[in-house]
Amino acid sequence: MKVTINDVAKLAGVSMKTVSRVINKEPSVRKKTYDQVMQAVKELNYQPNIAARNLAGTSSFAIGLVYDNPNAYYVIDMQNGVLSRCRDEGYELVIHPCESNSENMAEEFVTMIKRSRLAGLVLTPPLSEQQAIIDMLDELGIHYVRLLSGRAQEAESSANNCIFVDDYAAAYEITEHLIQLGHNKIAFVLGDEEHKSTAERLAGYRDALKAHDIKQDDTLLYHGTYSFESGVKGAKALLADGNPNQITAILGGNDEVAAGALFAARLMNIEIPGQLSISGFEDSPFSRQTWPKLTTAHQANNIISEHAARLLFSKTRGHRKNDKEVSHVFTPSMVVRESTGRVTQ
Amino acid sequence: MKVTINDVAKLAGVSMKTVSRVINKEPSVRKKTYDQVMQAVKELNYQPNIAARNLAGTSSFAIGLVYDNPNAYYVIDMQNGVLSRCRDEGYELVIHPCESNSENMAEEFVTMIKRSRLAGLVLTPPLSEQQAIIDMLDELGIHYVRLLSGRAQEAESSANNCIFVDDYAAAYEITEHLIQLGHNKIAFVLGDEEHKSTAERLAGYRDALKAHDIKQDDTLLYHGTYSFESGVKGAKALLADGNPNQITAILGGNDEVAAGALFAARLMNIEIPGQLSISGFEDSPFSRQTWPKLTTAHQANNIISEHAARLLFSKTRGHRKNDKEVSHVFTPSMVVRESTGRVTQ
DNA sequence: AAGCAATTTGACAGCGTTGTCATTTTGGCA
DNA sequence: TGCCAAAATGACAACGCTGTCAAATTGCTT
Repeated sequence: MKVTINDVAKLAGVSMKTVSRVINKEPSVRKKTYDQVMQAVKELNYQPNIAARNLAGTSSFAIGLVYDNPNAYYVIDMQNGVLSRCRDEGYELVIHPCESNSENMAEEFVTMIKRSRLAGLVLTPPLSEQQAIIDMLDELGIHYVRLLSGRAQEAESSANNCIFVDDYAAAYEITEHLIQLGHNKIAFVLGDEEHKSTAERLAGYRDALKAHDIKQDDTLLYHGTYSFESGVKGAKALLADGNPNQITAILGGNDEVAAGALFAARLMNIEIPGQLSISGFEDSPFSRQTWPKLTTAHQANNIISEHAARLLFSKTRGHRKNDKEVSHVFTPSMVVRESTGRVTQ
Repeated sequence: MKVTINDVAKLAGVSMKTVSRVINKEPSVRKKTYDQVMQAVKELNYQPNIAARNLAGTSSFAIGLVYDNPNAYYVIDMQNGVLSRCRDEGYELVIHPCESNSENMAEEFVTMIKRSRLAGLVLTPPLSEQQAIIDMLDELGIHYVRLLSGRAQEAESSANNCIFVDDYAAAYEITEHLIQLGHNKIAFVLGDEEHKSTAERLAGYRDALKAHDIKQDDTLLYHGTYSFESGVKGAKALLADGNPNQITAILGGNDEVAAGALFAARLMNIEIPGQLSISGFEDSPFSRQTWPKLTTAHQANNIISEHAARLLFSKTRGHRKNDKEVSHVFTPSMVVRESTGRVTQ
């Protein structure tokens, strides 16, 4: 019933240590030996015991995914991306949702790391942006990869453990798309202030306006959060009193915000996109389930997170030279659907 | 830096084994000794090493959550419920998304269990309903708890490792709600045929109609899946050609389906709830983000899954007699929002 | 105060793997 | 052929905890 490394060793006629070498893809095992061992592994359907490996080895066979994000679609995508890499590598994934502003977060964090002796961590925003956390991890000597909002040039000068999503470029593109449709009163319902993505997206928006000589008007900015409710509130606020600013388009901080704006527009009997264009950000399944479907910027979270895991593993394990360079910047690309249209007057 | 059980033992002036007893809440430790040990644990901020516990102990300190469900909200709720229990108990959670109809699912399944030596499993539908899986687990001697769709009376006669959600009752209630609003041409866009919840919800719907002497009409049934797209298709099919059946209400198999139906209605310029009532099922955040907001049946997935974990632990560990009875049936309760209204003609 | 069962504690050997370091084998070269 | 460095393999002791079983302590009872 229970097959140990010892059984395999006996069957293959080698020592346990050699089997261990094969399992761990260590170099300096003769091809012939390797084959013998693999043969035995298959024959016995041997599965290495993770607990024993964790205990005996220097680093454990588990990585953690840390997030503080209410967006279920985002989280699931992240999980699945990391998970698929973990399966390939024979690692376990320990998920760690948390609240970044809670008192004992840091403590819980350390508890988890100590308990599981994690080989590394994938940090998602906004936690990946908190210097205090980064410092703590450095101090503890924990490997980690950060998912961050940032631009291509930033990526080059950055430490080698970051994955960037170029929100700036994406926001620029979306804004330009709206401008090309004839909009010049474009409002923006921003996400959480403390998220770097909020600043990046705002910067992209601003620069696009500037590039097209459209005057900036901060009364068109609504400072909200990355939530549906915030989208509703923001749109209501912006369009209140008969839309004094003559807004013709609203950029949502993300798809949920955009959906919220859509909801508000409906309440106010505003036609989308006839009277008002709305765009999202992220391309979560969400954006295909609103009416009308959202124009948005596609961000492949599952692929991004898979890359993050890949990068983490490349630092963690035997530093195999073949997968040397891992790409570090992802730029969301625009998806035009039905929520944006040419401006009419 | 690294605190072991041995350090604690020394500080507390007892043996390692005694510390172990305290950590594991085993009985027969004198109060005084217990306090001493706990004191030392705190002082050193000792965290038991999971890998070592797993390796040395009979059962491991990790449970698995298995799901095959495209609904992100559902999955996240499940995870969080189970996770909160795991944290309390000092267990790890291994998440295992899978595809129940894939070839090598069973194999992957076993691999995972062997690798991690899981203490137990929480199975969600539709996997929890597959006899082949149950048999396999029984054979392997794995503890598990099943989340199932079923009625109160069923729960009593069932094995002691199931948590039931009374979809029948919920569907009955929703249907009755619609009937009381004057509807008698109530269509139903059903979920996946192989999910037991689909049959249960249909039965509830049927019995409610019967109880109110409304004739059953199977042309009002659309056999779909639990997806948004299915809701769109279903509603389109049901209402095609000028709504020959004079449908005044549509029951969605779940919230996504209902949202899809809503979407289709909008495409067809049908007013909700003026010309058509639509109801959902599950009360995912989703149902508050459609327009209009969905009437639905609230199903507290995070609480349900927490109970499942609780039940699993009660079978796994020291069978503490104090948390003897765990409730086994959850009945979703209706939440009336804006997508259902009185019938008008 | 002695005797005894019940309770509490401890010593020690594993759990299944990997790290260390010693030993054997290999293949190239004189 | 013999020698030697390099490559491949193996023996054995950890890793940090728990299970087993034996020893010590407790608190009754007589």
